[in-house]
Amino acid sequence: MEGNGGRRTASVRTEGYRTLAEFRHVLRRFLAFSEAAARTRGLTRRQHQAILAIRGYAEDSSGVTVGVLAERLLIRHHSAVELVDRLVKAGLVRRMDAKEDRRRVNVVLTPKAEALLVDLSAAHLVELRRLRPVLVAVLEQLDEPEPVEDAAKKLPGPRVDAPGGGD
Amino acid sequence: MEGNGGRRTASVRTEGYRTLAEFRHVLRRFLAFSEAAARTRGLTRRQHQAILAIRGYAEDSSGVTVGVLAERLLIRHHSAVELVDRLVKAGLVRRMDAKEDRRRVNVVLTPKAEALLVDLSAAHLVELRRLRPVLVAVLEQLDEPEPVEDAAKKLPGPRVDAPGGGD
DNA sequence: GCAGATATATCGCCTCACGATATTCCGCAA
DNA sequence: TTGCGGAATATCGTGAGGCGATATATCTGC
Repeated sequence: MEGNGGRRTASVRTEGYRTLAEFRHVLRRFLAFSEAAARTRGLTRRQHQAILAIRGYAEDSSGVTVGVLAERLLIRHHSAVELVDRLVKAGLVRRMDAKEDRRRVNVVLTPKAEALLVDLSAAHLVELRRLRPVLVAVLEQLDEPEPVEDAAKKLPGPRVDAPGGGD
Repeated sequence: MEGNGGRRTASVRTEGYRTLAEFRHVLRRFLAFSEAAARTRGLTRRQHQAILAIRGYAEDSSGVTVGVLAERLLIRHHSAVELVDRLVKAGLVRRMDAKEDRRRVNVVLTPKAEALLVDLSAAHLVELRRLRPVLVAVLEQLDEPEPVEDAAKKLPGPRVDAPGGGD
């Protein structure tokens, strides 16, 4: 696709690789932070994402169905089932049979999950604000593929990098 | 931390959850796209990330060591070893003993990986440019936690959403 | 040559996702 | 009422991918 005729592809390659690699690196930094933040509180990254999605998208306090959760997390419904299994085992959610349609199961947060989420969200908001300028800088390189100064290294503030070792 | 004294935390919560959930959702959209793009070409998301990192950070054509790869991917070195194992089995990289230090192993891309990377990078650059305004919009909500219009739904262009089913 | 550091590899375990399949329940038709 | 298709949830087996603990080989300093 994109038959732009010329030999331009070759030059795009080298710069584009760098930009893409940098972008992925910044993403991994955020995900590593998130992983570490979750682990120090006794849950996995996926479990955190799940309770965040439930809290962020539940209309009232009746929670969301397994299907809706799968939809928001962009995973298959049976993958969501297994995730909910682990969440229940971790004491983070309860299954509540919906009365209007007994095929459905509403997943609701426990007080424990609510409390953890307050803590985790505050930490994530701080980290996101910290990471934002770096992220924006990398995204801007998509237009001008100029040589990169490894923007990910110019982060202000304290490092919160450790992937899994921080436990 | 952030002892702002008041009962402000409660209001930050509801808006912040939404913003965080939206941000994660956009990230997952990108990762789902990446996953699908990789899978249609016969490799996993991690394998793609790995060869991108190798290509993006190798000084010359001698590749990078397992340790450097682990560092860039923010994983443990022995996790990188296993990743390289799978990459070798998939015919994407070769192991090359470094002559100056025989503990080290240089991981170099095969022509197959190079070719796949050209294709994948082009697709990812397009997708990233498409996703950028949404990402920037969500990041801006970090300052003004105003009600969100579900910015992720205002994407221009064609949807390339399907996680694993789009094969 | 030996001790400690460094780089890679191996082992067992866990999370997480998938496809294929099963089960239960709803809605609708005959 | 019964019967059938579709929807929602659950179960099973498999594989990627990550970790900690540990092993092995190699380099470096003494």
